[in-house]
Amino acid sequence: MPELPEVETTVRAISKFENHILEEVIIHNKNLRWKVDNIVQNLTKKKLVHKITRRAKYILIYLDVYCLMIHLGMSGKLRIQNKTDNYFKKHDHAELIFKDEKIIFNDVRRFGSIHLSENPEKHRLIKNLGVEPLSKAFNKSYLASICKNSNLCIKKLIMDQKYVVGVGNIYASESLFLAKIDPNRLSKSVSIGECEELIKSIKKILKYAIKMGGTTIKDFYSADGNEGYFNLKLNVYGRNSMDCNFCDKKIIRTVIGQRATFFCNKCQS
DNA sequence: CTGAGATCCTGTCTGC
DNA sequence: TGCAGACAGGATCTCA
Repeated sequence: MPELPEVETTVRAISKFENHILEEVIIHNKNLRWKVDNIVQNLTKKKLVHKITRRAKYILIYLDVYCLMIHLGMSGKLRIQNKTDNYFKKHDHAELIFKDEKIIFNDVRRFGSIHLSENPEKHRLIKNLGVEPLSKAFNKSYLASICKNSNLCIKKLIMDQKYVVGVGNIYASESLFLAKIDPNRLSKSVSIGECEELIKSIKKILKYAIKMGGTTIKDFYSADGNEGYFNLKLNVYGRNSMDCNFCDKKIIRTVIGQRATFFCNKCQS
C-alpha cells in the first residue's frame, strides 16, 4: 500500500496530534516485521508530542526524549478513532491513546514495524537511507552519477532506498512511463538528459499523488478515513494488456526483481 | 563491495 | 463449492 505519498498523507492526517499529550501506547501484537521492543509499551507516562514528520517511509512522532518510528510496510495503515468507540478491527496491532481520540495501527501482513529511538536519524534502519525525492539533493547530476556506477536496471535503481527513498512499485512504473524510459534499461545506458526527465517525472508524480491524497489501489485510506484518488490517473500500473493512453499499443506486464512492472514498449523504447 | 533470490505474513482472486 | 496457486503497495537478509 504505502509509498511516499501515502505515508505523507497519513502524516498530515495525524499531524493534528502535535502539541497533544500521548497518554498511553498499547501494543496488542508485538510480532511485526521486527518484534516491538518492550520499551515501546512501557511508555506509560504521559508524553507531549512535539512534532510529527516523515523520513523516507517512516512516520516519526517526536516525544519528550524518544521518537516513535512507524513503518507501514506493505499493508499497514493508521486510523483515528474516538476514544469512546471501543471497537476493534482484525489486525489492529497497536494503539496510541490521546485525550479524546486514539491512533490505531492496523496491518494485515505485519510487514510494518514500530520502534522507539532517541535519535532516529542515527537508527540503523534510517541512517543509510538515500536522499528525499522531493529535495534539491535529488537532481540530475546526483542521479546520473549513481546510474553511471550501477549494474542495476533503472527501475531497480530508483526503487533502491539507499539511493533515493519513497519511490515504490507503483510510482516507479508510472515515473518511467512519463519519462519514456524502458524499466529494463541498464542504468549505465541512461543519459543525463533522460536522468533529468526521470527526476522531473518522479517529482511531478509524487507531488501530484500527495495532492490527491495518495493512491487507492485496493484499500488505502488515510488516517482521517479519506480514500486517495490517484488511481484515476495511473497510466500503466495494473493496466496489463489494456490500451496505452498515448499510443496504439497495449500495456505490457513483466517482472523485475520479483515485482510486477508495467510499461508501454512503444512509448518507452 | 555488488546483485540475485528467498523470505516474513494474510487475504483475495483465478482457474481447474 | 473446493482447493491449489499466483499475486499484492516493502525491504532486509543470505549467499555467491
